[in-house]
Amino acid sequence: MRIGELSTATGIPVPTIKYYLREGLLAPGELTSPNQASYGESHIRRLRLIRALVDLAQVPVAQVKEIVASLDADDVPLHDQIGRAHRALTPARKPTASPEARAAAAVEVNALINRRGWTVEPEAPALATLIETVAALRDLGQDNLVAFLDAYAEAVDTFAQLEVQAVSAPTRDQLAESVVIGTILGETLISSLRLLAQESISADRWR
Amino acid sequence: MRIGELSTATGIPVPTIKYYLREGLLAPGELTSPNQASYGESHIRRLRLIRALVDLAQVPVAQVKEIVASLDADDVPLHDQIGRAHRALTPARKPTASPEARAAAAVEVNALINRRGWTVEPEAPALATLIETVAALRDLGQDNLVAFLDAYAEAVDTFAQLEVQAVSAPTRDQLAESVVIGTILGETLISSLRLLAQESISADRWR
DNA sequence: GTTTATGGATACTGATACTATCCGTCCTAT
DNA sequence: ATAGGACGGATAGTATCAGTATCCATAAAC
Repeated sequence: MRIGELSTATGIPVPTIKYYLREGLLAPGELTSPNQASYGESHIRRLRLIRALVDLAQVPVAQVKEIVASLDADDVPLHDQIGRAHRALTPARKPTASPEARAAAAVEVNALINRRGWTVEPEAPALATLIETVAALRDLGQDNLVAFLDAYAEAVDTFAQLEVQAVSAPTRDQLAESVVIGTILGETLISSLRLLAQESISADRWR
Repeated sequence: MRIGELSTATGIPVPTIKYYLREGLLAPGELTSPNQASYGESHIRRLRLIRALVDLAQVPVAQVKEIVASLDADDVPLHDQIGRAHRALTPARKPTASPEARAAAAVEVNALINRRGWTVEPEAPALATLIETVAALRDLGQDNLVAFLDAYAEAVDTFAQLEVQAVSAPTRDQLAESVVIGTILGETLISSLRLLAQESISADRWR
């Protein structure tokens, strides 16, 4: 398959595919001659994944690159592979909250993790985001929401359990891909479902 | 309070505050003379909100503008106000999935909404995103995740119920603000909690 | 054997989120 | 009263991101 066919097969313009190749999101095709390459089924799959991440989940291209790199690095334990994808997924955020609120939030979040019995390494980027968010909520005067942290954690555990159940791929490669897709598109799924549920409740309650 | 004090009070550079003023994210100060203005406590609050949305929740400035506009438009029913904020929150996404997958997903999603008994207007942007996501998951061969849609919806209902309980503001203005903050920062909260839960389960399972 | 497509490189574009500069005015300390 | 800085408002410049466009020499298709 040449690049033009790859383009019509996926609906992605040729210059964009070239761009993804340049950026290292997509592996180069197999060279059949010094300036001619051929692409396979795997390239179509990969492009579909890239588009879902970029267009649907709005993941920046640089992070998509990290994510696909983590998928291709299957010579490490699966947990490490997933951890790497997770790290690529959590963007660096500028600190927002006041230092005092952040310090208090850190204590609070760590207590929550202990209550839950979660195994979390202290450098997990999601941990920093969580602390920052709790601190920001306090700064914004939304303590009532923070009071439900435990309930949130409980519900979130439900998701994570579900997702582990949902993952049942025959090969290691497909397993890793499933986990990554589930993590990312799962979030889009949850967020749109939540918006829908909120609208419904809001309609019932305030209209 | 002059703009310099507003800047030191919030930690936001003066040029950035001027930029937010230009973009209409922040109401102009009260003019004390033709070229001198004074800002109040409400401006500090608003700037804190803007920074939480922009830096923490990574909402684009144009959407933050819509959101704060919806907060200030308190002359309509609360449900409409929330709906407007919701619309500002759901970015337009390029269609990703194949038309067939999308049509099938639409049927599936509508059935889910009926089973749940949700009140959802057909033009809700979150509905389009949900359909697109389900379709993309099918296209990516992740049917096993889609099979858990009902369980997801169930868990998400839990969130939405919690959030409605959590909202208990004395005034209508603060209520609307609470709902918006809860909707947006709640998502950051859920997403980082979910990542943490996943890492924990992944550590227990695959390490 | 001419037109079209391709791989690879480089340049350009439009959008976003600020920063920087300028100007005339105003307040403030001396 | 005046010098010096801050202010508001406007305009221009910058960095990053995600592509697009163009060019070239070669290869493929008709």
